[in-house]
Amino acid sequence: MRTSQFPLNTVKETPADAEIISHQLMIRAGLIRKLAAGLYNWLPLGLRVLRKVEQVVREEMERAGALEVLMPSVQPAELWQDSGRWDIFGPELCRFKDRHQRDFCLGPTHEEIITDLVRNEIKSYKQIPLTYYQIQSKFRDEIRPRFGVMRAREFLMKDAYSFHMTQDSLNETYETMYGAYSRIFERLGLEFRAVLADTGAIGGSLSHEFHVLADSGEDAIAFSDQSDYAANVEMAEAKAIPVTQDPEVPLSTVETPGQHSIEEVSAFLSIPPEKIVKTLIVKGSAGGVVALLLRGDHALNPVKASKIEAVASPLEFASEAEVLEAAQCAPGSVGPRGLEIPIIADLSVGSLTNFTCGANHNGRHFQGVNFGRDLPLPEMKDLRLVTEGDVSPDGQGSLRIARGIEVGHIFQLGTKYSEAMGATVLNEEGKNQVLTMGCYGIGVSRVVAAAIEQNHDDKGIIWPAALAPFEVALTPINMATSEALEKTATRLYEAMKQAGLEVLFDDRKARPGVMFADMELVGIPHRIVISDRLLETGRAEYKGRKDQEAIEIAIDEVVPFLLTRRG
RNA sequence: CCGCGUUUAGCGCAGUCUGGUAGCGCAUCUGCUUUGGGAGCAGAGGGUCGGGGGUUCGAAUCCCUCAACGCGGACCA
Repeated sequence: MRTSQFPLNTVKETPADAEIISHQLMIRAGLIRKLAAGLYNWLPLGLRVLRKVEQVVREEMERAGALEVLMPSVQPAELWQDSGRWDIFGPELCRFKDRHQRDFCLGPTHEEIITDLVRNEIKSYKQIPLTYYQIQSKFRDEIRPRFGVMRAREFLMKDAYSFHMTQDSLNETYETMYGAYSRIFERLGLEFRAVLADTGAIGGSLSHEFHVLADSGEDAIAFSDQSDYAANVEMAEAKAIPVTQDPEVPLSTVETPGQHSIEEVSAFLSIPPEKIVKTLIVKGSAGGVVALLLRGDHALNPVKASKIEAVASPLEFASEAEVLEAAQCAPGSVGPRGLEIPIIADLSVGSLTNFTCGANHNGRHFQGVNFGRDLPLPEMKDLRLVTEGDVSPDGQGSLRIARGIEVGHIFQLGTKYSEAMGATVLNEEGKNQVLTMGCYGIGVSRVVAAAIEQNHDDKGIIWPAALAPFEVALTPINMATSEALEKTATRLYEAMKQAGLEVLFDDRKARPGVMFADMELVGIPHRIVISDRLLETGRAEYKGRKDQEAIEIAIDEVVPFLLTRRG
């Protein structure tokens, strides 16, 4: 491609509304343009990158035995009413009526459609197991789209759905998909982790998220420094902390006027936060309130808390009035001793001795508190968010916390949709049997942004080989004034194309600085410079996008050299 | 959805407080010059000042209203 026929649309200035680096660079490099909040045009350069992702995804889906289909992005309401999700989905489901006043929506996902397709087309166990996939635009009317295509309202997604007669068969395909996903992100050159995920409201038994590691990621993930264990922090199990056997000290009461938060009490009494018990009052599942105890330096994990039977789901904190009623004091002075509501303690609280806690009296705390002696040992559960340095749940190594961008999610759906929508086939006994399902998503457009978050410098994007819109930038200097140079450049350009290299030939009448800056911003992995000066020695200059220094090579060696360098 | 903020040329912004009919930088186009890291000179084009209503002799500027966009929160494969 020649730049005279493939405009680059780069911009020097950083757009005011782009916060994260990938968004800024995608605008500046001319990959995307915003149409409205959460809606983007993909320019030719950006689309080439998107297609690269699609290509890798398609190849690996085919290898995994999945078959490509294409389903409409507009979907009839009846199917969503079938599954029950028409009423459950909130305003992020974009609904509208057609000219006949029939209800439709823009598909945020395609479980209903694929289940309908399969229940109509697949009649026999002999056609099972079966996996369909598609690459299609989704629309979710996000409350607050942000970060460019990272969290857009319309985005491109690969979604796959598998259908099975048995759980074993589902497990097998799930494993295959897990492997396919790992291959995809490896081939794309991304540093990623597969992590155990919360199955959440969707249900099902097993779920993994695939995260690209990046500081700007919206999710926190925990992983062991010595084993394969990795989980979303919401899911990561916190182990009990061994008992420290200090000799018991007597219980005492201390005045702490105006000291409410753990930090305040800690500073006021000169006690480390890990020796203070934090008492949180939350709403109970059967009305009333429940007290949750945590070590002062630990944070509550709302996902774990809301899974406890006695605690209301979703988790909701008690109002100040409810706290006053339960403890006769304000939230900053609540403690478990003498509290007459259900109490659940985090595992790490149970091993504390001589701790400090609120005395259920405004401006007053207890010190030297011990379970067994001063109050009964409460029911204990895993309640807290894991922190850096915690023991890994598998017992191997300690946990580290990193931020990640969720680019893929696989989970075992079970019979949630097939049951609700009557997706059955005849089994070997000639009886109707409900299909078991799995589903597997990849945020294709999000992968592009995630790749940039992980691969950039102050000059611009540094594409991994598999994603680069072009492999080579051919930049002749002052070609307009040198016929000899133009001849050589054209010859090289044709030779590169012959060799199957994707080359962007900068034939603009631009100054060298402009060409270099553009090619670096756009992130093309390899650059070949030729000039009259170099021509005299029969050499060209090569520089990789990540290289500090350029090297000179014979012009005749350029194509073979590039072929050895390509990823 | 709540709170705060923004909206003036393709992009980034000034002008608004104190009303007098719009400006800067970049980008674009033309010409000259220059040519190994986003050049220089000269010239040109481009704006219903987010929409509507009001006050005023006169509104980008003051008032009312609607909208879009952004940030924080809550929410969310």
